[in-house]
Order: sequence, then C-alpha cells, then structure tokens
Amino acid sequence: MTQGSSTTRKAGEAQERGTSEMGPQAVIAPGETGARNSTRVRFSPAPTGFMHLGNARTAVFNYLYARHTGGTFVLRIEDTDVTRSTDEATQQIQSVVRWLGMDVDEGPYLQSDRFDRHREAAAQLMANGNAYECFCTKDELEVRAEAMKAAGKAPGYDGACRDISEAQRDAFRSDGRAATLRFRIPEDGRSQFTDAVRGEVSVAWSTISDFVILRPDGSPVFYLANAVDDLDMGITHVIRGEDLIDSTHRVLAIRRALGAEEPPTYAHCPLILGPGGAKLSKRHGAVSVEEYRDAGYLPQAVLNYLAFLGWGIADGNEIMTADELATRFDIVNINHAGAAFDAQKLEWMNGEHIRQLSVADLTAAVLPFAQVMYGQVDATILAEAVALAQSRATTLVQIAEQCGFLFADDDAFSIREESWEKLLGTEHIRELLVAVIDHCRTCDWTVEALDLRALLEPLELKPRKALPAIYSAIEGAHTGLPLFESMHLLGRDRVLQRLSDALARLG
RNA sequence: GGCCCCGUCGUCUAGCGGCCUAGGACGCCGCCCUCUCAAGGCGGAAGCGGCGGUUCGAACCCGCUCGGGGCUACCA
Repeated sequence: MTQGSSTTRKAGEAQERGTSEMGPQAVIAPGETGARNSTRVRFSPAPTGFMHLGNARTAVFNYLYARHTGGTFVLRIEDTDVTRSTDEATQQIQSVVRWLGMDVDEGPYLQSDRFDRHREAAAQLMANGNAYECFCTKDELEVRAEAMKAAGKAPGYDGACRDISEAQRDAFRSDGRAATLRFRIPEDGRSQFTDAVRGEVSVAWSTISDFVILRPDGSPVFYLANAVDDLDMGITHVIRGEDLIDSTHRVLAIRRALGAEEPPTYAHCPLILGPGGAKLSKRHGAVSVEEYRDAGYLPQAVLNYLAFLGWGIADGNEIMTADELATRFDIVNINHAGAAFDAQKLEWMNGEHIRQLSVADLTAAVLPFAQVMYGQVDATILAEAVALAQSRATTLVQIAEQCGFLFADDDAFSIREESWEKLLGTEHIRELLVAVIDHCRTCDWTVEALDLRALLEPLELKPRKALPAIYSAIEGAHTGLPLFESMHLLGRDRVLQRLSDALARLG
C-alpha cells in the first residue's frame, strides 16, 4: 500500500505542475532552438498486467512524436476498471518506460484520482439528455444478447431503458436495482473522423448501441474517462493501436456532447502480430518488455526495434539512437499493415547496439548480470573479457556466460559434453596437452608468448583442428573468447590446473 | 452473424502511374578473413495473394475475389 499512496501523491503533484505550467512568459534556455510547442501526446495504458510489447511500441511512437515535435509526453494510467487494475502494474509501466529511456514530461496521472471529474461530466451528459440511467442487470443483458444473436441480429444493447418513464425508474430503484449510465447514440446518420494514418474513417451509428459510461459503483468506463481526460489535458495527438479505432467514434461522440470543439488528431497504428500473423501472445515466447530486459537486452536496442515495427523510412541504416529516431519519426510514415514481431531481428539489433557501446559502458551493463551469476567479480578482469566478448554476443547474458570460465569457482568449472567429445576426438591430444602444459609452466605470461600455434607444428597439427581442444580445457567449451587472451586473463596457476585436470581426466 | 481495417521476399520494410529486369534490412546459403566462435567484407536464392478493368504504360488507380486482423463488454 505504501507503493500505492506514493504513486497517488506523485500523480497529484504532477497534475498541479501540469495546470500551473502556463507561466506568463515561456522561458527558452540559451542554446535551445525553440520553445516547446503545443503538441501534447499521451501514453495511456491500463495497469492490468505486464508491459506487453504492443503497449511499449505505442509508448515509443508517442514518445518519439513528442520529441520530434518538441511537444509534451504525458503518462496517464487508465485504471478505471478498479477490479482489474493493480498498483504493481502501474509501477511496472513506469519502470519500463523509464528503462527504455523515455522521459515523461507530465504525469503519471491516475484516472482513479479523477473519478469526481468524470462523474461531473457524466452528470452533464445526463442533464443535456445525452445519457440515461439503465437498470438492466448483467444477467438480463446477457440473456437478451444471446437471444438476439440466436435471432441473427446484432447483439448490442437493445435500448430497453432508453425511454422509460420517471415512474418506471422509481420502481426499479425501490426494487433495489442499481443503475448504470448509458450514452445515447444517435438514431441514424454516420460517425466520421479523419485518421492520420487511415484517412477517412466512418461508420453508421446504427451499428453502435448505447454504451455504459458510468458503472453502478460510480466508476467511469474507458470511453468517458478517455474522452474527458484527453479534453482536460489538452491532448492534441492520440497515437495508439488499431484495436481502439472503433472506440474512437464513441469517445468523439462524448466529447462533442460535452461541448468540445476540435477533436485531437487520431493516428491508429497497425497491431503487432506474432509469427504467422496471429495476435502476439505468450504462446510465441517472450512478449513483455521485462523479459527482454532480464534476458540481457539493451533498452536502446529494444526502443530501436520497436520504433521500426509498423513504421519505416527509406534510409538503409536501421541502427539509430533515440535522438536520431526522434528526428526522423513522423506519423505519415506509419504503416497500415500489421507487423509481425521478429525476435531474431531484435536479437541482431541488440548485438549491433552492444557493439556500439564503449567497453566501459558495456561492462557496466554486463556487471549486474555477472554478479547474479558469479557473485562478486573483478571489474578490471571483467572489462577485459567484455572487450573480447563484445563482437561475439547478442545479449548481455551471453557476454556474462562467455566470461563465466574466469569467474566460476574452480570446483564449479566443467566442460560441456560436446566440447569434451571434441577434445577426445583431437589427434595427439595427450601430447598436445603435455606440450601446452610444459610451455605454460615456463613461458612469459604475455598474450604473445601464449600463442600456442608454435607448439603445434612439431606435432603436425593444424590450429583449426587442435586448438578447440584447448579451448575446451580452458574455457569449458570448444568455442569461446580468443584463447590466448583468455589464458592470459585466467592466470598461470588456473590455466595449468585446468590443463592438468583435462589430462588427468583422459586417464 | 454485423461493422470496420489491412494485403510487396519467410519476417521488418522502400515504393506513392513510366526512374522497378521491385531497393534495403533480419534470417538463410556460399566465398573471403581467421587461434575456436563471432564480428567484418563480398556474392546468392527469395516477393508485388488472385482475377478482371482503367491507361500508351500499373506494385502503385477502380471493382470483385481470396486471405489476415480488429471491434461488436458494467476490458482498455
């Protein structure tokens, strides 16, 4: 609960800042090219689960557009469904947004802090005849919807309470029935708006039935809260998933009924699909941002990848920083077709970003993973190993694993099954190990002196055939970080120990 | 069922009536480099869902068809 109250307080503060932000004069910091313009976008997820990649992509688009226009990026938590919303999810959303490097300019606002305002708007809608009380119970609605479906008709609300008399309403109330508030949809005509990515979107009102805007417990439903908050918060651009495109007609209707003049610009983005084109789900593997974070993905890589899902530019280079993306990003380049999530491409992109990091930065990123795996690690040794691993890994976890032979306790060191087989299959393996041991006992402990290739010729062995065995003995795998550097980092004693262990194991 | 949307290599995409014998990227295959593995370099296979129009000319415009998706909640 501590978490919850701190979130609420934070949201409240931000809210005040938001309303008092308009000072008499806008101050432009020296060196800045211009004032923040009036573009206001918001990322407004429902805190009902983990941060899905689709949600994250929506956040990225909004953030990039805010930065592109010099506008304001607002975070609003749509927790109108109190039964499904959790404080943990609210925290996770913020933590993921922060991890991805997206600075929130305003918020987080919690819709649950604004229920009074939503109820006020609902009262206004009731007063001007755009909403009415509905006393139908959920069970009744379900039964009637089934019946309509069976009759081959659209299963929406049948308007039973639309025009009942005050006397009937009183009767329902004295029956102890609780009322929801429904929005009154126009009888005929069409709803129409211009979508920045879809163009003209229109639908007949007759296909939309009166919908609930206020629950019996007084909490608002999405449509109401969404309309009111976008209005109150001065949102100018709504960038979100295409799954919400049909709800736009309802939100816009509420807006108008509330007396709003100009609607915001809506931009509905294609959904992110799983492999095969089906909806992306847990069946397809990791679908939450947290999972990628924990698997050793760099935030800048995830952001980069997500930016190019459903958005594209002609330029060949796809590896970009957040700043470059913000410069290039624009709504006109958002695609129409759904985009399948490609974990392989994300992995490749992560590798690219890993390679762009300085060794110091990469080491800092790998350190927490290495510590979880091996306890305390020597930062200097780690940095040297990371430098060797940088071009050999696509995730931070892989790097930590490749460095494992340096940090794992000696009694925990083991050789992979297939690598031991490789060693066994190596010609003159005994002589080779003996020669390497002899060499390592006395040679200078430098990378140059540890170049084992000179030892191979007398045994008539090729590096390509023979060295993997030594890789196995030293690193526990026949593939790994460059051998001579690795031996140098491991140190003479441990190298000799591992080599003689291997020799002994040969029997 | 109804309403709405979408359709370029396996995947992400460029294309916006002639610049397209369709470009780039991931993945895949081959070669080079090389102490393993990678990284890197070079090369290759692979696509306009289909059918009709319109036009001198269509990936781009129109119609139909097929396929995919979304919505149709007191979820968002």
